[in-house]
Amino acid sequence: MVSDIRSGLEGRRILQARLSHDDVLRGVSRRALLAGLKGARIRSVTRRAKHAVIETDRNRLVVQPGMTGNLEVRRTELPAAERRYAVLRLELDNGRTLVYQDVRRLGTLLWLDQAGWDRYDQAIGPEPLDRSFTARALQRILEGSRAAVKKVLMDQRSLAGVGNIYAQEALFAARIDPSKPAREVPQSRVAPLRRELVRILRAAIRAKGSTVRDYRTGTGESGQFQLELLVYDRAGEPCLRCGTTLSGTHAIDARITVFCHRCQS
DNA sequence: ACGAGGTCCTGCGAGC
DNA sequence: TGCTCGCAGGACCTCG
Repeated sequence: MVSDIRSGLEGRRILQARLSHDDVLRGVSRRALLAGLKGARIRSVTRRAKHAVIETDRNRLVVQPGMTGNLEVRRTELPAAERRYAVLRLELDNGRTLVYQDVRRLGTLLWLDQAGWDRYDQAIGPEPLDRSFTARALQRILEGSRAAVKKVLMDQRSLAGVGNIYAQEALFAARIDPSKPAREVPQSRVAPLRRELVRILRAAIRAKGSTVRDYRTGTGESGQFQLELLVYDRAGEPCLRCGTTLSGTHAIDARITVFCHRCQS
């Protein structure tokens, strides 16, 4: 998402900002956000964890899209059917518009000054795609917790950017039981887990993410990685490795977890 | 330190 | 057909 919009945004000035729902804002008022955005120049657009970070010559706009949010640089008006889902619209000085759409509005928008951003950034764990994310680094994360390994992988404070889908896929690929306490994951499985996490996240980014449900009709592109998911949303279907019926449980953090009780231990 | 459970919001599928 | 109901999702919260 970020790589798609970066070139259309960097260096642009925001002429006008419109917000149609206040309930996505965290820690900033509508008035302050809109006043800050209007007239700001976009310096850079980057990704941190699951968030798009739009740095301006004033504050940073941090977009947490959740599962249903989407950022798009458009040269035309939104189709009428999608207009009601547009949460934030930024008119740029080249005639284009940055649109943040979010059907369910579980996504959030933050407007952070330097100190706020530093605090925010420091509270998030390391990026799995950084060089520094070694098997040893993962080992340290896992051995610090008795919670289920899947929960630890999804906890943004321990590791950045891994959500329900990719945690399940990586644990399946590395043959680890998602409910196993993190500190009990055998050392011999840590390097494979790191490798699979990195492989899956890279592949997902390359495929432009996983479009699991498309809430809107007539949208442009959706991600393609859902075609490569081996366990997610496949409870009751055969394991693609051994044929055993995949199990589905809500027992971990009240989130659906699908795994193969035969392959993953 | 941990699990359990609730909250936000809305589309959708199931059931009547 | 038309209704209600429960569920899904990520981050964050409280409670025990």
